Amino acid sequence: MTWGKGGPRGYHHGNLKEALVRAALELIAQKGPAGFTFAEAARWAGVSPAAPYRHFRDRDELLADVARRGFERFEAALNAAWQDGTPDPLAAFDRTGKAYLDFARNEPAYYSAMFEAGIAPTTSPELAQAGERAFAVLRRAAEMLVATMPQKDRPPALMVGLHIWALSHGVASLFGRGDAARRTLPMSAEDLLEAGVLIYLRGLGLPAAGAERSA
Amino acid sequence: MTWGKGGPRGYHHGNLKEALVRAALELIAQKGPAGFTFAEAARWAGVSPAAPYRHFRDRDELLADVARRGFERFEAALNAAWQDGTPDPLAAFDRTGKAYLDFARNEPAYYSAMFEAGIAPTTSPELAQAGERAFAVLRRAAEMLVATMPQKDRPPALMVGLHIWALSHGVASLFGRGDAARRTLPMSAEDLLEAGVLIYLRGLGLPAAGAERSA
DNA sequence: CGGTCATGTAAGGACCCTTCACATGAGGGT
DNA sequence: ACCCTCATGTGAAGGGTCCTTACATGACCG
Repeated sequence: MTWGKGGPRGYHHGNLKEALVRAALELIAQKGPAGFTFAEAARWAGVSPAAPYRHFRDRDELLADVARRGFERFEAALNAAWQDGTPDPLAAFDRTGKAYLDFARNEPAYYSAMFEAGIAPTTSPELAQAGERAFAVLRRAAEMLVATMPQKDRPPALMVGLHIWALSHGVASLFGRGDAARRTLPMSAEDLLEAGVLIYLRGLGLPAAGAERSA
Repeated sequence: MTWGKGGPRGYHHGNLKEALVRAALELIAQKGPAGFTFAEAARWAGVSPAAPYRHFRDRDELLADVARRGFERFEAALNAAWQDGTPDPLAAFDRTGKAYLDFARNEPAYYSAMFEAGIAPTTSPELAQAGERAFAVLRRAAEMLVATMPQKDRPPALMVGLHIWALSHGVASLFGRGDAARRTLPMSAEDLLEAGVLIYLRGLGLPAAGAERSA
């Protein structure tokens, strides 16, 4: 039986693993991935400092689990935005870029654990797989987008996916979050990313990507 | 008088501040920005744990100083690559993108301190200024590049600079370093970034950006 | 009802950060 | 040339946090 977040705290707490993950997210959100300790997560969950060791070998394994869950949510968010490329791949691509930023902004703790915590993808196979699956959404989107182009001009879909990922991550990482690391901008991060993606797609030769600009 | 790295260690060490910065860089390179302590830097420099307090108020101030120096070197590296846009802005832009990646790869400790250490730019005015100056190189490059376009089609140079910065940072951050955080790629990070920049510039309408795809 | 094992606890050792009083020697003023 | 001053480094100690090893509890199963 799994309890909800307000469940009764049994002698054995019942669902300490979940509580630890939530504690880690809370602490990462407050103080960044560096300023979070195993013992403090235990304290936040109301158990002794040694209890977490029954569920995670060490701090890194907890972080890796948080990152894995983050990638799973991330994949779901991107998929929900992509919606199989409907109504058309270009509009869906635009939505997906926004979803990327939304995730970075609304789930900064997950995002930090995924990309900024210094966790090697090789920490656990599950983590690597989750990351692969999240990127696979972008890759499939790029494939469908590229398929709308004349065959002789098609760029490699993998490369397109990587470019979009890099641009999205760069914008999110440099300008996306509202916290201290943010730099002042004359435009919103969303608009910046959308404009960048459109310019990039126009550079690929997508006819619909910049129609309003080509006088 | 300033000693080189192998200088004689006087009773007062002579240039402890520099030694601490080098120690910080070494430790960051080895264990990431998180796994580095004030006391360990002192040990690495061969002094007592209290000595660093004569030069830096706390650990964050040391990190901020490392980041500031990193931004200064970064600015110099970008400027050296840009070379006032010679022989033509497009080729110079390409060089600058490569210089960005080279810096991230060859100076991972500086890069970590600058972008991944969680140091707020507001920690010190000098840090913020150094960051501004580094970006100013990209901004000026974008301005010169944009100036080669027909006036009615010119995009905002600031936006272009931000796009290039975001793309470069994204590539460097996700695929740039050879360490554990790297993901396997079918192409080098340099080629990925170069291709992305060219596609982007072509999307801006730069006439020369499409044809040349040479190594 | 009793055994076994997962789960949580308690105490101990280690490290780190920071601060104090004190030691050292480089450099300036005379 | 000499002494004084002050920046720089030392040593030790307090306070705190963290990580880990030996022990206790009770949930589940035959």
